[in-house]
Amino acid sequence: MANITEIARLAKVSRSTVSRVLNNQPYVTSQKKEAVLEAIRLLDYVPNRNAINLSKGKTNIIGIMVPQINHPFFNHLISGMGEICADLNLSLLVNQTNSDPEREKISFDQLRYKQIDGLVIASTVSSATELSEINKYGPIVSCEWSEGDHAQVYIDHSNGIELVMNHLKEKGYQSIALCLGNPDSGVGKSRKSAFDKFIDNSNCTHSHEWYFEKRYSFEDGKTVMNELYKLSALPRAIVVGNDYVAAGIIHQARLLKIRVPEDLAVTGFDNQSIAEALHITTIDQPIHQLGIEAVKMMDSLINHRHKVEQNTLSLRLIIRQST
Amino acid sequence: MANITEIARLAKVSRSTVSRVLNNQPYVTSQKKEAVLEAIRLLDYVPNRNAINLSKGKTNIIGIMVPQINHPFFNHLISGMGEICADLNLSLLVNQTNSDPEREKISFDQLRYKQIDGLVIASTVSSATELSEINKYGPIVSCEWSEGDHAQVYIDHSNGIELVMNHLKEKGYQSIALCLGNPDSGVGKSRKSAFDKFIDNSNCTHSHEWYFEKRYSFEDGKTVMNELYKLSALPRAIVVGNDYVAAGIIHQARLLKIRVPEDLAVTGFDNQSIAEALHITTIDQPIHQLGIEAVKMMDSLINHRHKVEQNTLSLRLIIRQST
DNA sequence: TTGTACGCGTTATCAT
DNA sequence: ATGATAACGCGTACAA
Repeated sequence: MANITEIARLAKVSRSTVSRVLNNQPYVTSQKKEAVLEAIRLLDYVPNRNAINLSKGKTNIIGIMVPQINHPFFNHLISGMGEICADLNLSLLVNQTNSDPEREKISFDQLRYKQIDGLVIASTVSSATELSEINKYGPIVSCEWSEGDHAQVYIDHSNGIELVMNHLKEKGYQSIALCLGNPDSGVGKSRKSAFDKFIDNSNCTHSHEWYFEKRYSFEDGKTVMNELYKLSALPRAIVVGNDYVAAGIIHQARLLKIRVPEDLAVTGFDNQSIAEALHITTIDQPIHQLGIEAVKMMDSLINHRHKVEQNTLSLRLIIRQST
Repeated sequence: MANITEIARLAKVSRSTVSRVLNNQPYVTSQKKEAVLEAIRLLDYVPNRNAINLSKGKTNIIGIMVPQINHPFFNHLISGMGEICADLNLSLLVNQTNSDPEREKISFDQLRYKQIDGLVIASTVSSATELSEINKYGPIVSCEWSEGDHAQVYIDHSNGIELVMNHLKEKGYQSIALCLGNPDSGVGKSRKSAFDKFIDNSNCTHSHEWYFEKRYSFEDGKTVMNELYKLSALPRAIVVGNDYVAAGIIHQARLLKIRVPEDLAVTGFDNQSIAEALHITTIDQPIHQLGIEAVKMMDSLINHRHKVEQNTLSLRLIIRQST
């Protein structure tokens, strides 16, 4: 198709002048400017991004690396990034890795090959050493805590337990059970320790019979409720690390004629749509905001407005009818 | 950083030879090849994608335009596309438009500016005329039915009702109720007409009292069940256009001591996670497959292996315990 | 098998 | 204010 040279020829000016018009630069008479614009219209000219990218050494594209696109967390994250990217005139190159190191390498290479100006990492299986190696080629922002000297913005997970516990305490629930997923994950550990710490520092009570772990599904929730039901002493509330498990507990409680929240208060985690459907008090992660902050930080890094930095976001308690 | 020229100098060969090594082309002695590879290692050379793109007139990036990233349908679609893209060595540039024409223009321009080799459209507010205008600049594949001469691959919606109705009939449910969302939408209309057609052509019965519309939420489902309960005659089954509404119906049925499916069979739509959690028979859209087919078609168009074509995908019935 | 020379389309520098 | 010319980094006919 038509390029800048043909425009110049038709408008009887130099390519430099065409470029100036294209980039709204000063020092071009309105007369010539008109001629150029006319030629552009006549030849149906469109600029070639690849040439611009090569010449400027910049693409205005940032990469985002996620294990799965089809997952509520990463989904919200990318969506938030998409919004702010539109505002900042950036494009988003998405790479779904399935946590495969080979697939992660694709994003790293895109950064090295200058196909993207920066890389946002939602979650990675690569080591901190590898990351700092890649970081030499271009800016990296991680959305989960990790070792290394790259920029980071992440959610303060221990904060979530504190929010629900305080809420339950204020509501007057004195005896509290806990139900978690994987107790060995980073999130699981920080939740457990935050719970223990709260119990120690309050007049609320807990019992080892009231602790459940490795519970992930709606079915698991029904089982938990049945197990609780068999105990001699029931807690007044149960803190659950997952909305689906919480939903299962509530479902089964209803069948057992246990009123929620009068007999047993239940809290979930993550504010999934099922929590809204069943009116479950839960914790909302500011994932959308996380995406926005990550892109803002990336934009700063690309344009050297700030040094590498770190940022944490707080969680949000959503009070519904289950407490 | 190091470029091809420096490699050539260090390896004492021409830039062409370096390029040949880089692209695994024949006609280069293993001796010189080694020298080049050594130089590449020494100078920590990485190729520059923008230069390659400019030279080849191709980026190996395809664009995907969606109204929202954070939406189960588009979410699955992008995920499916991501998988096949990795296999085909393509990258995915995602544009979240919020159904704003201005934001849609971004994708169109990316195609015109040769920033992407092709554009997949999940859903658009632009007219068929606009699309065929853009289609001149590069291949377009639409994932929803639309006028125009561009390639299309989409899901056969009327097929969904047929699948559940046949299933209910085979199971022996003779009297069937219907509960839809927006009756004026394209999907709503095709579902209603498919339902009516089935009733006419079978020995199943229906009554106007058993028809509900504009029901979207879990709460709405509970209301529907209460309304059904007041009727003199109850249907043996109810076909519902949304999993959350179906979940609400089942929830309320349990409270009213109506057994599911013994007294009332319930089917949902879309195979959301709540349908799995509550064991609801539902219809699964092959969205993942839709994404894969769209990218395959795009790949064919880019490499001129096929002419512009059209393709429809069938839905899938998932039988669970609610029928 | 290897090297030369030019093209890809644009921006940036430096004269004038 | 305008224009020639050199980058940007790589691919590729064509010649040798």
